[in-house]
Amino acid sequence: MKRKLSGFYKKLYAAFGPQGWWPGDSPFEVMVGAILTQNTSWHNVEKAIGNLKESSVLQPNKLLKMGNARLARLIRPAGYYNIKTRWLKEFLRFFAREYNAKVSAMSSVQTSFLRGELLKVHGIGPETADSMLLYALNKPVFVVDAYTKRILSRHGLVKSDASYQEIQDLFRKNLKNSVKLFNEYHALLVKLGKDFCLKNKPKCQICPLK
DNA sequence: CACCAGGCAAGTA
DNA sequence: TACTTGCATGGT
Repeated sequence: MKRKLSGFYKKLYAAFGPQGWWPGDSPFEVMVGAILTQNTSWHNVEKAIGNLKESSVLQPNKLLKMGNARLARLIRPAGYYNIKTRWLKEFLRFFAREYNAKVSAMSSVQTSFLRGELLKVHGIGPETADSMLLYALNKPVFVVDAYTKRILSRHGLVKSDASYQEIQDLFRKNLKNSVKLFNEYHALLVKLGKDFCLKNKPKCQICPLK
């Protein structure tokens, strides 16, 4: 399994090169983006974040003080704008209450504990929490998403009903726990998923992993 | 027109 | 526990 997983990575990297995730000017922006991108194309999230920047409100205090109606209007392009407004505020309240809205304070907390705290926040599930940990705070945590499950399942590395934890453990146990590696690997799986491993096309003859 | 996107929570049985 | 549904815009 170790050879298999590192072999996949080498093939993906050779096929697609570095992906440059996560685009964003600051860790805070990455965390906001992690919530906005839930089941939503990144393209649409960029529009929403662009609106926040254009209005100069992409800061914890400003977003917290803003009325829900205005925030919802600004993030509208990201879809689910009403529920994401509430979830964003849930996270912002947590961030302000526990860490004084400081990334440095949040980042100094032990990773597994912080992950548990994030999962208690309404609107933050495993993928969003892990995306924040890896891409905003540079913690060596593997992000599992729908593409990861589909690709690993189709290549016979996990059962089709494997849980999030099961898949995450597979990467943790069989790869060097490296932020750089986890960062690039997840992004490459998404790239492969978009280009070759689509939902409706179970068979792929030109998959770079073959 | 149908389908999907860098998920999550709540409801039902 | 295991399934289903609501949330919503915008690109292909």
